[in-house]
Amino acid sequence: MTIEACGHEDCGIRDVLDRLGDRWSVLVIVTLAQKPRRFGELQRAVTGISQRMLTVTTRRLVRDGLVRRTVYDTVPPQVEYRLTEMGQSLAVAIQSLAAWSRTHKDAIADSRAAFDTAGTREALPFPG
Amino acid sequence: MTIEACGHEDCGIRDVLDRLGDRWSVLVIVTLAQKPRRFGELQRAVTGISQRMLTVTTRRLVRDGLVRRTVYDTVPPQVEYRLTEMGQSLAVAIQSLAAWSRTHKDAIADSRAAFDTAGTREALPFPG
DNA sequence: CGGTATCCTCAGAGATACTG
DNA sequence: CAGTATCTCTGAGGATACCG
Repeated sequence: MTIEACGHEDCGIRDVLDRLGDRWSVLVIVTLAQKPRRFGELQRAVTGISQRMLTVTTRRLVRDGLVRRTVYDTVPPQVEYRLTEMGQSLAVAIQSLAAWSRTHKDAIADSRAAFDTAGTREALPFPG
Repeated sequence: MTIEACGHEDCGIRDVLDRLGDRWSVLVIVTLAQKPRRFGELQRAVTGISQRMLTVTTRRLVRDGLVRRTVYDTVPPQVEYRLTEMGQSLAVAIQSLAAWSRTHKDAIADSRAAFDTAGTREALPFPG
């Protein structure tokens, strides 16, 4: 079940999230938002991503029209990835979400700490 | 590897996405953004979610301080979920992303169609 | 350099049955 | 009604090795 079973008018949300939900797409997007990059460059910038996942992720983004892939027929081969205009507009939306995150980061951490230790015992289902 | 290996200054992004990345959190949030709901109500509203996943998802949201869970000691038992203020502010950010999605939905679909059929054959790695 | 191909693992999530 | 307890399975993603 992906989008079909959403049952929401707001369901357009799923379209974004199926894209943003995976581990790497957003990281690649914000990295490319800084400047266009070559494959290896991109892999170094997005720390921890495997070669395979970078290939998979970039291809998805290209397919969705968020990134443009340009091959320069040089030796050695050179491939440049850059955000399309649409990709850039998404990057903006993402940045605002990142801003939200930074703003509420601490509050979330505090909430979790509180949840995991004290008050929970009375307020929530699992006293164990 | 979750947040640690991000290597990004923008890494606050990961904090949001680990939350938004899963299949149901966002759907629950936007549903609760409409109005507070009881458990069963919520399950009917978020079509397709299993009882277990609703429990898991709501608990995560409560833990993060995005949702407040209120138990009314009635017969039969009654539990109300509602967004906290922080949850509401996140809902706003999400809505803007949803708006982006609706705006670019068609463009994405077109891009995919183009990618999956024609031009790709010359422009991209896998001619098969 | 920028990929592809293969194998493998393990968390996320569904189905089902039971409980205070 | 609002959960909890298992059991299972799928597929996203990691590791590794090879290719044009």
